[in-house]
Amino acid sequence: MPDLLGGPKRGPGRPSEGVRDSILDAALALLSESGLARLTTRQVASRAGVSEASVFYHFGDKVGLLQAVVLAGLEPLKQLEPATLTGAADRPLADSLSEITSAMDSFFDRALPVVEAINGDADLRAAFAERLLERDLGPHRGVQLVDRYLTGMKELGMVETTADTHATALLIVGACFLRSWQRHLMGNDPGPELPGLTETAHAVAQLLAPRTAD
Amino acid sequence: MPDLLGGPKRGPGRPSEGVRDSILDAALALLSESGLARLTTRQVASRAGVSEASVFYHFGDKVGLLQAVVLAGLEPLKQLEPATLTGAADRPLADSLSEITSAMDSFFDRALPVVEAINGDADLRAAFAERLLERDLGPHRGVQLVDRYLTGMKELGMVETTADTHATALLIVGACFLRSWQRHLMGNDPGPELPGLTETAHAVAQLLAPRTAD
DNA sequence: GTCTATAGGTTGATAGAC
DNA sequence: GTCTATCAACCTATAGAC
Repeated sequence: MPDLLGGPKRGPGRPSEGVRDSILDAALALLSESGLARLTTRQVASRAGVSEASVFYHFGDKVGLLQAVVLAGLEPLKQLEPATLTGAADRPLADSLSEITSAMDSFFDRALPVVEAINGDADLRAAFAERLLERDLGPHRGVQLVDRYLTGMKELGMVETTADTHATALLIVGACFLRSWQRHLMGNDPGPELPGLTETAHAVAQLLAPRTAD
Repeated sequence: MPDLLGGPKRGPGRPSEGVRDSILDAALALLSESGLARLTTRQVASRAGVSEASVFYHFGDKVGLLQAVVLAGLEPLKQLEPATLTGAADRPLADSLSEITSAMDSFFDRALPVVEAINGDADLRAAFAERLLERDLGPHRGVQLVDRYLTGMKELGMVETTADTHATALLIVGACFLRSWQRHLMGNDPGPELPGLTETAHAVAQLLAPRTAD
């Protein structure tokens, strides 16, 4: 590849393996900022600084490219996996919840652009959904995660024993998701705002507080 | 240029103008089942049983058509407006909440296909968002609605006075939204399920119950 | 592995008859 | 108002040189 003049940033900060990754990055960027409907192999190649033929060489066809992009866009999910989510008895519930909601928030922010773009094509969406299924990914994982955390806190006596942790987990994840989704939809001008993350976390903490000896 | 939403008023009862509506219906259907990326003026015309030229005659260009479709797809929002949401003191909180969540659920189910399709194109999304802004529509409206309901219930003594109704409303709407969104994404094969609507409604009702005299 | 050049098909949009 | 016929532009994908 002839990157003679101050070519592709391949310095210390970008250990990019070459053309293949450039194409992936370009596709990811275009997908996020222009949407699926405007994504053409030509534009991807142009943005990546490579020829269009290279796109087909590396990914077979356009669908192959998009699937690869989706997988790349799914990466941030791994950062949501940590088992560090087990609560501690000496921290206020609201603090832990704030951290959790904050982590989910930034995860959604990164994942939504890709997922929403994929959502524009029925076939791609189906392929994507299948991929999620076989990896056992999807929104339910976030709910599971929070559910497990809440159950742990319940055993520590920091959550009302009669509380439905599973449903509560859905409430929490749903709130984060809706906030992210609205931000994604509204772009620059957020319009009327929804309740903040910390406010919501505190509200949940209060609702979940044990009812013993009020 | 043809008017977008207001009817053509062709004659007293406006029974005519079959073509325009056929086009709108066809576009709406195609958008829902195949996504934006696969929506071509040719397919719309074919499905509507009219010529392609008619599409351009009525809507100017493709963007005009899509904007009209979005407006049409936004219609179901009006069904979520009713002020009948004021709670009664003689009904269990869980029952009212189940009704509310159920209504939101079916609203999202109808609105999501269009909104998600629009989401696939950055320009359309921006135009759509602007439209939402000037009409003061969007997710925050649902939150407002539920918030108002909860506040009413609080005044009736059926909800704990210290509860944050605004944040709680976000939790409820978010849960409904996430459930709908997952269903939309996963299609036929829902995969691992999230907590059900009624279960969630009951959980919220329990969390919100007044703490007096336990 | 990457390029240039191009084939073959689709798209959005227009012109003009009726 | 609706149609048929058509165009120029664009798209995906392939062939072949290097």
